[in-house]
Amino acid sequence: MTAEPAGAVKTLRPARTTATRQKLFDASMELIGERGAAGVTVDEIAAAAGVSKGTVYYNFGSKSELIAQLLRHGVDILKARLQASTEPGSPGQDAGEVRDMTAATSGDPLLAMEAMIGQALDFMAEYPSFARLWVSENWRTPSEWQGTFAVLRGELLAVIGAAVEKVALAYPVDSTVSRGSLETAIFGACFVVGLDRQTYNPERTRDQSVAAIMASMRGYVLQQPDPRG
Amino acid sequence: MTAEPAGAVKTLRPARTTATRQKLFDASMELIGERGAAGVTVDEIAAAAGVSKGTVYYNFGSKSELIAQLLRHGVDILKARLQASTEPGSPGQDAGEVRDMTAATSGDPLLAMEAMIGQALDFMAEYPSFARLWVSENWRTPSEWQGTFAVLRGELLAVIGAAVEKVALAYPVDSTVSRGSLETAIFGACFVVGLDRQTYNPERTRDQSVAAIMASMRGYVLQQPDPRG
DNA sequence: CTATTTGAACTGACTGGTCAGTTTAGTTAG
DNA sequence: CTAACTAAACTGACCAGTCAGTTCAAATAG
Repeated sequence: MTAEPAGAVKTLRPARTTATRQKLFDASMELIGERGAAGVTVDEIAAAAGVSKGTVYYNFGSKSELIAQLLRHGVDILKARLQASTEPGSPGQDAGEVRDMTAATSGDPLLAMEAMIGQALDFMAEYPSFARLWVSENWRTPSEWQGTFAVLRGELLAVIGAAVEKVALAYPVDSTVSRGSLETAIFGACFVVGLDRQTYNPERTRDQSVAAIMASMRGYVLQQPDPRG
Repeated sequence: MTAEPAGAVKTLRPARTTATRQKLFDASMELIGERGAAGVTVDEIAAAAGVSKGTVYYNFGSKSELIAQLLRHGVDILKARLQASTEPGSPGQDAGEVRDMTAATSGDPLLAMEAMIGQALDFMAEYPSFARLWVSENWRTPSEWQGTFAVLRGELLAVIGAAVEKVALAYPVDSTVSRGSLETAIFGACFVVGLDRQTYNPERTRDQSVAAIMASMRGYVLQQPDPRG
C-alpha cells in the first residue's frame, strides 16, 4: 500500500493495465497541472488518455485516489533523481535516462549539493505540471491528500537533509541557522525558482537558477578558505 | 481600472459598500485559502460574509472578478508592509498598525533586508490564506488571472529588488549570481517557508525562518569584515 | 489444432446532484 | 430619494460516480 519495490509491481501487473495507468498518469499530470485538481473533470482526463471514463474508475476507484497515486508517482521519479545525483551508482537499477553524476560529486559535499539542486531544477523543467500540482495542493488544510503530502514531503526532505548533513560535517557552518528551516527554504526554492523560470523568465539559464539557490548554502557555511588539506 | 490610489477610492465610496466589500474579502480569503478558488461556491462566500448572493454580484459582477480584486487587495497590504520596513515613515499615510522599523533599518542595507523578510513572514503568518491562494494560482497557465498575477508579481519584485540593490551598492557582491534569480528565490522562499511553518512546523520561530532565508543574502555578499568604517 | 469458457479490462449512457449566474419584487440605510 | 442590499426562486450547464453490457487474450477441453 505504501511504497512497494517498483520493479516487482510493474512486472507482476498485466501489461495492458500498466500501459493504461501510465497513459492516465501522463494525461492527468498535464491537465491537472494546467487547471488544477478541481478544475479538471474525469471525463477530460479519460478522453486525453484515450480511454473511457469507466476505465479510470476501474483502475483507481475515484478521482481523489488517481491524484494521490499521481503524487506518489511523481515523487518516486524526483526522489530517484535526487539520490542518483549524490549516491554512487546503485546496483540493480537501470539509470539509463539519468546521467551519472558521481564523478563530479564524489568529492566535495558542496558540489554534491549543487548537482542535486541542478537535478531538482531539471525535474521541474521536465515535469512542470507536477510542480504546479504540488505547490497548489501542498499547503491546503484540511485537504484530501493531507496524509499523502506529509509522507511524500518527509521522504524528499530526508534526501535533502542528508546532503545538507554532509556539508555540515565537512565544513564549519553557521549553527544559528536551524537545519530544518534551511532545508525547507532550499526545497521550496527549487519548486518556486523552477516554476518561475518556466512561467515568467524562460530566458534565465539553469545555472543561474542553481547559483541563486546555492547562495543560501554558501551563506550557511562559515568563511574558511578550504576545509580539507 | 488598474491601480487607483487606495485612499481616494475608500473615502469616495459609501461606508456601507466599503464594509460589505471588506466582509466579502475576509470571508472569501479564508474559504478560498482553505479549499481553493474552484472548490468554494459563491453561495458559501456570501453566507460566510453574512450578505446575500445578489450582493456579491452587485459589487463584483462575477466570482472571477471578486478573486482578482482579492489578489490586488492582499498585495496592497503586503507591499505596504514591505515598504514600511525599509522606507522612512511615509507622510500622509496612517501606518498605525504597522510598527515603525526605520530606527532599526536606517543604517545597514543587510539589516533592512532582514527587517523586510521578517515583515514578509509576519504577513504570511497573518494572512496564510492569501499565501495559499497565491501559490495555488500563480503559476497556472493559461489562467483567468494571468494578467493580474503578472502585474502584482512585478510590483512585489520591484520592492524586493530595490532592497537587494541597496545591498549590492553597499557591499561587494557575487556578480556571478543573477540579480533576478536571487530576487525570485527570496520572494518564493518567503511564501514557502511561511506556509511550511504554519502547516508542518509550527514550532519553528519567526527568527529561525528569517535566518534561513537570509542565508542566501549572506551567500550573495562577498566575505569582507565590514564595508563601512 | 479448433472450439469453448473465463474473467480481467474496458465501455459509455445514465443518474442525481451541484453550481454560476439571473431575475424580480421588495427592504433598508444614508 | 436612491444606491445598496435582501430573499428566494429559477435556468442551464456541468460533473462524479454507477452499472449493465462488450471485448479479447489466455486457459481449458475435445
